[in-house]
Amino acid sequence: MGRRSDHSRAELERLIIAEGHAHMAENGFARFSAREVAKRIGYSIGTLYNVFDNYDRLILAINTYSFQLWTDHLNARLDGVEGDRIRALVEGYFSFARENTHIWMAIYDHHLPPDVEMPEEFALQRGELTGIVVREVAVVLPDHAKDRATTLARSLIATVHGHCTFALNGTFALMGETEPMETALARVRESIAAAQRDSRIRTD
Amino acid sequence: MGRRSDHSRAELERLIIAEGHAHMAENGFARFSAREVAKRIGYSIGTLYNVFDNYDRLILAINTYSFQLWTDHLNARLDGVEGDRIRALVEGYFSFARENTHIWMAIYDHHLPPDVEMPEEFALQRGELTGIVVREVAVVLPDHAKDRATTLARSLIATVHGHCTFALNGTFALMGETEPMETALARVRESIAAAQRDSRIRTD
DNA sequence: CCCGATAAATGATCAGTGTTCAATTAAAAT
DNA sequence: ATTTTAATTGAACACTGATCATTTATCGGG
Repeated sequence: MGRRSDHSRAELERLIIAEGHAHMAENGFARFSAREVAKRIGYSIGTLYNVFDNYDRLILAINTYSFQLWTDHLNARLDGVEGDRIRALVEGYFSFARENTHIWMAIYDHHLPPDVEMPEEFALQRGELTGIVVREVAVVLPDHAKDRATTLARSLIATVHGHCTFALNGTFALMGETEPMETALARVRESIAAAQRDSRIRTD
Repeated sequence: MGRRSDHSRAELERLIIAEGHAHMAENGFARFSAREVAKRIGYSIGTLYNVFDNYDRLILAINTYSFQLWTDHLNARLDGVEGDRIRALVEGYFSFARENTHIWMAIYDHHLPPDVEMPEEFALQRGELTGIVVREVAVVLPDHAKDRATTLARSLIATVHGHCTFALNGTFALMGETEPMETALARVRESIAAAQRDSRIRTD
C-alpha cells in the first residue's frame, strides 16, 4: 500500500518506540526483536527500517525513552520531599530499576558501535537525569563547595549505579549482600559528608 | 569421524575456552559466535555443542576464565606493594578492564536465563576476586571493625565497578568526567576513612 | 474524471545465528 | 574379524538484522 493517512511519520515513530518499549519490558535486551515489534504495530519490517534505519538507532530511541520515564520517576519521587532528598534520589534510582528490570538493564546492555553516533537530542535527554542529581547535591553542599557539585554528583551516580547493577544482576546475592539500596545510600552519605567537611576546613 | 586421540575431553574444553576467549576479546559479546569458535578450533559446531550443551554455558565458561585472569592480574598488581594497597586494588580493577575491554564487558553483558544455573565451581572462581578485596579491606580496618570488612568490601567493589562501567561505556565521557579511576579511589578512601572513624568512636 | 507523479509500505531474499540429531566414522573390546 | 562404543559431523530448522525492487495508495494538475 502507499501512504496511509492513519499514521504520520512522527506518530509512527512514537508508536514504534512505545510498542518496542513494551516488547523490551516483556522480553529484555537479549530476546528483543525488531520483527516482533513490527508485528506488534501491524506494519512490516520494511516500514520499521524506513523509520529507524538500523537496529542500533531503534534501541537507542527506546532506551532514550526509558531515560525520559526514569527522569519523570525521579522527579515524582522528589516532589514534595522536604527532608531527606538524597535518600529519595537513591531510592528513586533503585525503584525504577527494580520495577523496570528489563528496561533498565537494556540501557546498559546496549553498546553503540563506533560507526553509529548518538543523536544530540538523545544525549540531552539522557543528561537530564544527571542534572537532577547535580542540583540536589548542590543543595546539600556548603556555599564554598557548590562548584564541586557536578563532579561529586557524577561520581555518586556511578556509586549508586554500581550497587544497583550488582543488586539486579545477582552479584550481590552471590556475595550475600541483602540490602544493596541501604548500602549504596550509606556510601553516598559518607562521600557527601566528606565533601561538607572538606569545605568547612577550607572555610574556617 | 569417531574418537580422535589428539584431544581428550578436558583438553577440548580448555581449547574451546581459550579460543572462545580470544574470539570474545577480538569481537566482543554482541558479535560473538559459537560457530566462529568452532571454526577457530577446527571442529564442527556439533562437537562444540557436545562439550558445552548450550550457548549460555559456553559464555559462562569463557567469562569465568576471564575472572581467573582478572584475579591473577590483581594479585600480580598487589604483589610486593608495601604502601598503598588500596590504590593498587582500584588501579588493578581499572587496568584489567581497560586492557581487556571486550572481555571485561562480556562478563556483565551476559545474563544467565533463569533456567540455566551457574555451576558451583564457577561461582567459587568468581568469588576469589571478592576474597582478595575483603582481605585487603580488613587490613586497613581497626581490630574492632574487622567484622565489617566483608560488607564494606562488597560495597566498595560495587562503587569501583560503577565508576569503571561509566568509564568504559562512555557515560563519563558524555558527562565530562575525565579521571574516573582517581574519582573512584577518592570515594573508596572516604568510605574506608568513615569506617575507621566509626569504630574509633565506638572503642573510645 | 482520469492520469501521471510522489511517497509509503511491503515482503521475498540474503547472510548470518543458536540448536538439534540421525548418520557417519574411528577407535576399543570381544 | 567383528561387534560395540563413543566421538564427530553437518544438513536441517527456526529464527535474526538488513536490503530494495516492487506494489500500492494518495495527491496535484489537466
